[in-house]
Formats: sequence, C-alpha cells, structure tokens
Amino acid sequence: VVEPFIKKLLYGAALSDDHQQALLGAIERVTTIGARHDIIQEGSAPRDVHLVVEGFACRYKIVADGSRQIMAFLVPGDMCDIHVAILGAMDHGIGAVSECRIGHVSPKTVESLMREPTISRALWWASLVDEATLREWLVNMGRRETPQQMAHLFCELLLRMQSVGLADETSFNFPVSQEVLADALGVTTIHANRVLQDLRAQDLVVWERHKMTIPHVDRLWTFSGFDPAYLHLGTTEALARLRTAT
Amino acid sequence: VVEPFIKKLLYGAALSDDHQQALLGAIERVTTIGARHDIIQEGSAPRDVHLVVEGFACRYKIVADGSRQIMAFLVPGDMCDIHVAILGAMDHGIGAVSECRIGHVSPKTVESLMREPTISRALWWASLVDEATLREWLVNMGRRETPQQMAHLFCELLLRMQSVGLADETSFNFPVSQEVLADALGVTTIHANRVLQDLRAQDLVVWERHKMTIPHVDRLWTFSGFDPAYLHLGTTEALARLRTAT
DNA sequence: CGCGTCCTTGAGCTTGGTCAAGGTCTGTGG
DNA sequence: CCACAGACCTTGACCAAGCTCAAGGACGCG
Repeated sequence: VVEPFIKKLLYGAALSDDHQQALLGAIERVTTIGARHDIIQEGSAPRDVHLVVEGFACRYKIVADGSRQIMAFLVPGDMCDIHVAILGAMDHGIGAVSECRIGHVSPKTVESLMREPTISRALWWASLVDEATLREWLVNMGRRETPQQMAHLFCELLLRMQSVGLADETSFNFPVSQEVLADALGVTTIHANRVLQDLRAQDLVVWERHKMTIPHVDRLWTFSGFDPAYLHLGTTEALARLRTAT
Repeated sequence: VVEPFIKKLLYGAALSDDHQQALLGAIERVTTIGARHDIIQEGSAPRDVHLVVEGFACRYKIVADGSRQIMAFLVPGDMCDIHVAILGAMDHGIGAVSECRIGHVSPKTVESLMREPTISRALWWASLVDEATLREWLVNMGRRETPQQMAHLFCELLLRMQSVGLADETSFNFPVSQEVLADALGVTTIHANRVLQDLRAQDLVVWERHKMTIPHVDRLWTFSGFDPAYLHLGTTEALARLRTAT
C-alpha cells in the first residue's frame, strides 16, 4: 500500500517500472506512530528519510508563547525530510496528527536514487511542489480572511488526496481535530469553530466523524478563490479527468 | 561583483576554486531591471534561470481582490527560479523592488552544474534554506503580532545581508517602501506605518533614506523571538564571528 | 511649478482574540 | 451497567488588533 508515493511522483516525472521498483524497494521498514506523537523532533538530526505511508501528519513549530503553527499537512505519499543531511538539523518538528504508518529510507539509498536523472527529477519536483504549497499557505494567511482561508485549505486537501487515489470526487478522510485545523490557519480554536459552522451553514462543507465532504466543489473553489496551478499536477484538463475518474 | 552568490553557497558546501569558477562562469549575461518592474511574470515559463546580482527583489502573488502578498525577499546571491523547467510554469511573479541587476544562466548550464556533487549539494542547500525561510515567514504571520513580525523580518534581513558581505554589524541598505514592507507582512500600509513608528519610538530600529540600522541587535532578537537556526548558516559561534567580522 | 510616490494622522468599524463555562462522546475500570 | 476521565466541540460576553475611509503633508524629479 505504498502506491500513493508512486502515484504522486508520476506527476513529476515519467518513471519507468524499474524506477518505480527502485523507489518502492528503497523503503526499508515501516513503523507506526500514535496520534499526537512526534515523528521527528525539532533540533534532531534524523538518520533516515521519512515517508508518510498512511495517516495524516504535519510540520509544525512551537513559538515562544507556547502556541503552535502548523506549516504543512503531510498525507500518504509525502516525504518528510528528504535531505535533512544537507541542512544538518531539523528546524521544525513533524508530528502525527492521526495514527501514522511511516516508511524509512536510508540516506545512502536516497543518494543512489538521486543519481538516476528521472528519479532525481521526480524528487526535485516533489520538493518544489512542497515549496509552492508553502507559498500558497502564506498567501492564504496574509491575504485571505479566515472563511476563505479555511475553504482554500479544504480545496487543496481534496485535490491532493484525489491525486494519490485516496479521495473520491467530493470527499476524503480527514482525521483532524478543530484544534489542529486552527493551528494550521493561525487562528484560535474558538474562531476556527465559528468559521467552520459558517461554512457548514452555507452547505459548503460537510464534516462528520473525520469524513470531509464537499458537496459542491465548484462553489468552494469560487468561494475561496482556489486555483490549483500551484500544485503542478498538470493541465486544467488533466485535473478535470482526475476529479471524475479516480 | 558576483561574490554574494559564491559567499552564500559556501555556507552550503565546501566549493573548491574550480567549483567557484564554474559557478561564476555560468552567468552568461547580466541585465538591469527598473524598480517596480517584473523580472519574471506569473504564468510564464522562462527559459533562463535568474540570479539577483544587485538590488532587492521579491516573490509575490496577486490575489482576487487585487491585493499583493510578498512571499520572499531576494537579495544579491539569491536565485529566483532554479528548476522552473521541472515545474513548467511560474506559479508566482518575481518583481524588482529596487533597481536590480539580474544574472542569467541557461538551463543546460544548470543541468551540467548539477552533475558535480558538491555544486549540486550547494544548490540543494540553497533551495532548502529558501523553503525553511518560507516556513519561518508562515510562523511569523500566523503566530506573531505585527510588531514582532516586522522586527523578526528585520533581524532576518540583517543576518542574510551580513552573510553575503553586504551589511556591517548593525546596518544594511534597505531600498524598500513601506507599502512593500506591508505587503510582505500581510497588513495594510497604514498599519505597517503605525507599527514601524512604534519600533522607532522604542529605538529598536532606525530607518532613514533606505538605510536600515538596528542599534541594539540583541534587543531586537529578544523582542521578536528571533532564532537564526532556520537560515542554516552554521553554529551559533560561527554566527557570532559573522556578526563581528564581516 | 506640478506631478507622482511615499509617508502620516484621525475616526469609526470589523475580525478575530480572551476569558469563562458548559456540553458531547468514547473508552476504561469498578 | 454506571461513573469517570480525557479529548473534543460549542456558546456567550467583552476586548483589542488591525482594517476602511478620508485627508493632508513631504520629498524628488522633469
């Protein structure tokens, strides 16, 4: 069940069967981390590179006053820390939001994978998309009000989950508390709660028992000003295909 | 005067003289872009990779209501768009804040440079630091109030300018309007103005005719909760050396 | 001199934060 | 089967950070 990893990287490069086998074979072992536990701690210098196989994880930082900012959600197929080796120490933590299964890849293996140009290209692509996503989050925080910001996040997550085959046309599993959501949006839990109720009242989202459903995807896109270009999943037509045929 | 580029990359990898020559030789030509003009437009697929040689530039996006969010400042030595080729099209624009001199490198050259492991490592390093900086900006916007956020930005810029030899112990050239500053912080110009006056009143910053001076760097660090780890410029001791001996 | 760019100030309003409390749901142990 | 704890969700009243609208002043350049 490591397909999401391959599915994702196929958007970045045309990986042959051999490439795909090499990538899957790179995962030496898979461990399980309980919800609300750290996968990687800030300041550490992990030996292995980590990959989310199952579950929801997040990048986060704790600031001086004790509050937390989540800077990214990591879903199956996402790598946590390719090339920590280059930076030395983690400048942020990675935590399991729900229970997660985490794949481990040794730095040696990464290094040898990178020597294959197509694989190298795919991994660069993934890294650049992470960066683009981060930029979009910054825009989201700086220039959108909370309802739009929240809606935008849901649009993004639906599409990302669809792109790795983990969502149908309108819904995906979203095992996240409102507190985590608030920490991702940079607002208080209370405010996040009220904004969410607003979106619900407008029938823009239905979110029950960890299942997020977006009844009218187009309405949510319009509402939030969502433009998927930054995810670099291909042309608009390719995306339309993705949305209907998962 | 392309030294900042090399100075910066030396933090990421031990480049030999040959490597340095190869990097400098990669710059085929240098063009000048006037203040407030675009270096690269959103949606375009530039042929060349660009490098800021002189001046201040920024990454930005314009959102639906016409407001602008600046997502990064680019100073001499920073690359704008390594590997646009991989992503296809720019998902954001890059604009010259002040008049800029921009170096151009052909994609072919980048590709051949990347084949040299040490240079590849240095370029990965630069890209990862960009990403780390983006994460810190997100924390800055989400979890710090405007005065701290602004102060934090000034701490970052002073250190980055010092690291490429363009700042002395307490000051650097900051040819930026308050409007640009506001767009980087995600607030209105008016609010940025009032916050700036506050910092001035507390003698935390002196900013006159495009020259930014920070009379008491330690006080500004404390005030903003600045921790330079995310810039990955080396150990705390190495940074202390940097601050005294530029 | 006149225009554009930039900086500054004031008054009133809105978004989002703080403080405080209560409610729900689930799993655990008696 | 019930009591309890822990995590999570919800609501209300009040406050403050930051936005909007409106206006005016300073500076530099053709």
